[in-house]
Amino acid sequence: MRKDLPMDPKDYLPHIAYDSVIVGFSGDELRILIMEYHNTGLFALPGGFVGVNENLNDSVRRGLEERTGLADIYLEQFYTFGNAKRNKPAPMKKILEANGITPEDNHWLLDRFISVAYYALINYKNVMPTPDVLSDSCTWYPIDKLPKLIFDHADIVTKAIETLRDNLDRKLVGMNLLPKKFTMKELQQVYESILGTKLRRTTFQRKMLASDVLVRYEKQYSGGAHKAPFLYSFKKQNRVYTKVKSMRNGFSAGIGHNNFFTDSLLSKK
Amino acid sequence: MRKDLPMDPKDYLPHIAYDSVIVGFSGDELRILIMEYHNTGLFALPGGFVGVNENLNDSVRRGLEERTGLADIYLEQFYTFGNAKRNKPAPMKKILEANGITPEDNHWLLDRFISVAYYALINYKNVMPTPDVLSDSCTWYPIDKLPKLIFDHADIVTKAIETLRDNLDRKLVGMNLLPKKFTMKELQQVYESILGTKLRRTTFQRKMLASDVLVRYEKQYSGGAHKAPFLYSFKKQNRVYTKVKSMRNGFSAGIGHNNFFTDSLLSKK
DNA sequence: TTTATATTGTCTCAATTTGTAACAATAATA
DNA sequence: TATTATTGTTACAAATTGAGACAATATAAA
Repeated sequence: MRKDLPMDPKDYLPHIAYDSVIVGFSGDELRILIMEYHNTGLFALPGGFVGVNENLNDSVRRGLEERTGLADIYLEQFYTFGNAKRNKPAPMKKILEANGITPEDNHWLLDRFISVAYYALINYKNVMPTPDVLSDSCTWYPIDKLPKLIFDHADIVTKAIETLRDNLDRKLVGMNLLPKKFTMKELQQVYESILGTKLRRTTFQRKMLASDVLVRYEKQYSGGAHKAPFLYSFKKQNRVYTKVKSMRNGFSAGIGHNNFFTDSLLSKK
Repeated sequence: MRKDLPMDPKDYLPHIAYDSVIVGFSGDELRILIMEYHNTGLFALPGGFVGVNENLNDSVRRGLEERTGLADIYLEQFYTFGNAKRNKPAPMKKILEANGITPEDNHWLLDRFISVAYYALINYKNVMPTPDVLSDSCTWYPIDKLPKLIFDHADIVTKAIETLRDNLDRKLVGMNLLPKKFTMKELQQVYESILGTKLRRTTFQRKMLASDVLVRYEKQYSGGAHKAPFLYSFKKQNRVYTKVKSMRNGFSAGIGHNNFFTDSLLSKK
């Protein structure tokens, strides 16, 4: 939804939308940004439309910046949802009517839409979500306590988390969910939140340090009644938007214990 | 492109297309199906459009069946290409004119298109590609010897192979590129073709057998001047279209040697 | 028929990585 | 000053992988 309501159908590609699953880490759990449209009781992922002359990825980046005020966010396209019946006209009609628009039955926003879905990773603390003109609120919800969402948005969230988990070791997940400097425990909590399981502390630390992607700083005096942890940051070579080739040498994505690691088969002959 | 040329714009969603990277394994290398449009010298991936009431995935499956004659093909959506300038009107105009259509400048096929890209894995030997009415030929090309392709189709192929490589251990790659029964060597060749490297024979065999996804059959007398290899097939539990959950316990996707395997960190406490 | 050859399947053992627990260091609290 | 929780590191056993050796054997060559 753009702010220049009502939108002119000539400005946007028909039948094409995007939705974004904006993921933040609150210190102990993953949260997702959900919009509530006013006077409707309807909850949805923040989404939008593609300008007629706008690159798809640019339109998503623009929409994200409008909603969160943040630029340079880590964004990843993960799936395009294209079922013919995925969006129903009724909820959209309700949203438009709640905003003083009485759409005719052939209004372009009531048509079928294909939605390209993205997930975004951001440092929760840096963001002050502000609802746009269509929305009452723009709120962080823990992933296991989401309200009922319109259309197939619940499926979109599920697939986003699944993809995030699959990509955990290959993409810049921790880097984008945490502040610049963080403790090893915080990094481990990010991994545990995404995987949904506990990890072994000593092995996690050992392998993270061995993977050579972290820089260690002076200790942090956290105020806890115990030894102070070091602070770490990711090495600069791992840039935002860049798929980490170098991490491919240090990470892998499987879950299990009987592992078939293709990497260990590389012949040296 | 459908066979019912000329296509009625009312039958399809405007601005939305799909393209498919159809991958086959010829015994020693990967090949991709490329169409040549007659009287144009233009080469392209087989693609098509989405019916107004058709699910996106169904339209791709329909198009694939029309081109290869095969149903129940393993299909995976991997990216949606949405740059505003990704398709140029000139080549499309040339294709239409070569088929006796003189499109006006506002013809819907000359508009901007977003393309949802899929890769398909098929057993090369089972397929008899047949060109449709628009095309002169429909030919398997080795991935390193592709002709110059229209639009951004070369990028689409590159991204398809990249995705295939990333998914190698998590998806049903070997199962869908090989015949029902195959030798361990053939399976290894599939892996090597996709990864673009050689793998160690003994370790490959050891881990494949340990992974418990194969069934072994009687030996194959292949005609070679050496010991006959066993034949194998994949266990039935691994169904087409199903992401192999069980393989997650046996496979992982990294490449390298200093591996950070999240799976090995799962806490038992 | 016998020998040679290439490939296959398995095994061995060293090298490396991981699982598990122990332990010292230490910042705040009692 | 003693206590407590957490952190960083180490040690050693267990498991996995790297690298090569070797026997088995289906065909070709002699």
